[in-house]
Amino acid sequence: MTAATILHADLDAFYASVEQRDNPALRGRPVIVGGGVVLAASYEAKRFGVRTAMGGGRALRLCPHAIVVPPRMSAYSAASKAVFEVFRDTTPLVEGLSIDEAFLEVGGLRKIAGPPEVIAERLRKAVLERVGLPITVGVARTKFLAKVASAVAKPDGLLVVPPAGELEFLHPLPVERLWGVGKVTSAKLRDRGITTVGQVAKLSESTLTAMLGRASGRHLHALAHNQDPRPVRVGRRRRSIGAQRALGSRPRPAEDLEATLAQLIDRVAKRMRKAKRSCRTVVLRLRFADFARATRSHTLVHPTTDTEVLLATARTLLRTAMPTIYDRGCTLVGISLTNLDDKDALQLMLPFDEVPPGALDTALDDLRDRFGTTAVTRAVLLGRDPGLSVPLLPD
DNA sequence: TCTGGGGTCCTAGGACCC
DNA sequence: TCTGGGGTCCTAGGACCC
Repeated sequence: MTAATILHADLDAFYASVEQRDNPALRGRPVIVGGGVVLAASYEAKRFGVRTAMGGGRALRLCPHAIVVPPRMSAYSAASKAVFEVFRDTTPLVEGLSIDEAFLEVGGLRKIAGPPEVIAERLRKAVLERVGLPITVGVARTKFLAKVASAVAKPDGLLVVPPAGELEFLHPLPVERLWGVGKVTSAKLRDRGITTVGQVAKLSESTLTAMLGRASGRHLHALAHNQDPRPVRVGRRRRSIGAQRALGSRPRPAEDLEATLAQLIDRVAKRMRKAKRSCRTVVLRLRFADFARATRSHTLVHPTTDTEVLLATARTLLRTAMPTIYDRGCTLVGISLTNLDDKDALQLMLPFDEVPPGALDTALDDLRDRFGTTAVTRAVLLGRDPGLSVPLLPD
């Protein structure tokens, strides 16, 4: 049997810990980061039942003496960077999962750095000394078990699941510990009297897929049988970039929505260009007063990085969705850019409603001047109507 | 109890092509 | 004139995660 060589490292109550680190007056006291909604709660606050994503009002009723602080995203992202440096000093095989957790493969380091449990303990110490934050590490043979182990060991802990003790560890756990089991799936399982991972393991794959759909069924069947062959992967690329804004419950005039949309597009377009990516699909997300959601998307013929093109596309999507908004009152607007790729799409905007004769040739000449004749391999005319495009050069 | 902001992946139907 | 099977892409919605 192979050894347990995957670490799952997970910072404890990340945002709240950063606040306690930076302000000694908060140490040892219940801290809530966020306002309307709890973004993070210190363990002192969690003891009173405060949870992430809980409404602020309810959180304060549970824990009236909690100290509420506004989020400082730049401090958290700096802390995250520092912690990931410690990760990469430990092993080159780091797969980040979010701002505060990662998988580390340490199997090849035994001779130079010792066995995984020793590396894990050293990692915890290094994060505390170099960044000043508590971190929990789970060690196991698979990603899934390592993640479960760190969840069980929280806070400020270390737990190794030895290969010989995997099923003993796994099967008594509640089904909610399985990756991919949320509210809906757990309710479906509990309706049938299934509350532990061990009980899931007794069901056939066909029973599970009939209950939960093909992918979920297979996934859960595999996890419950302790099958998780996924390796730690380095350098996974983001598949979408997005931003959203809640607007409150008051109905908004259309101009407000358009203005918010323009700000969102500007933000995501800048982030996309900074990441040296382009996109082909724009997704508009809306939420309504009754918390129902809707999405509208449009895929362009060619990738773009141009704010104007993205904004024109988003505006068209918004106008298409308008009747729905007026009927129901829109409380959130969001934009996602997907279908990301790396190609540089360079666009020249011609600010004419009707393109005058000769303007296109001039624009093409301009592109050739700036980038050299051979650099211009494709040119298209994009209309204001998203999706309308006419090739000017043969592809 | 009243719900933020950032993501990932899956499903299902329809259009279109061979 | 009526017709199969397989594949890809797009759109919309939904579950889930931190």
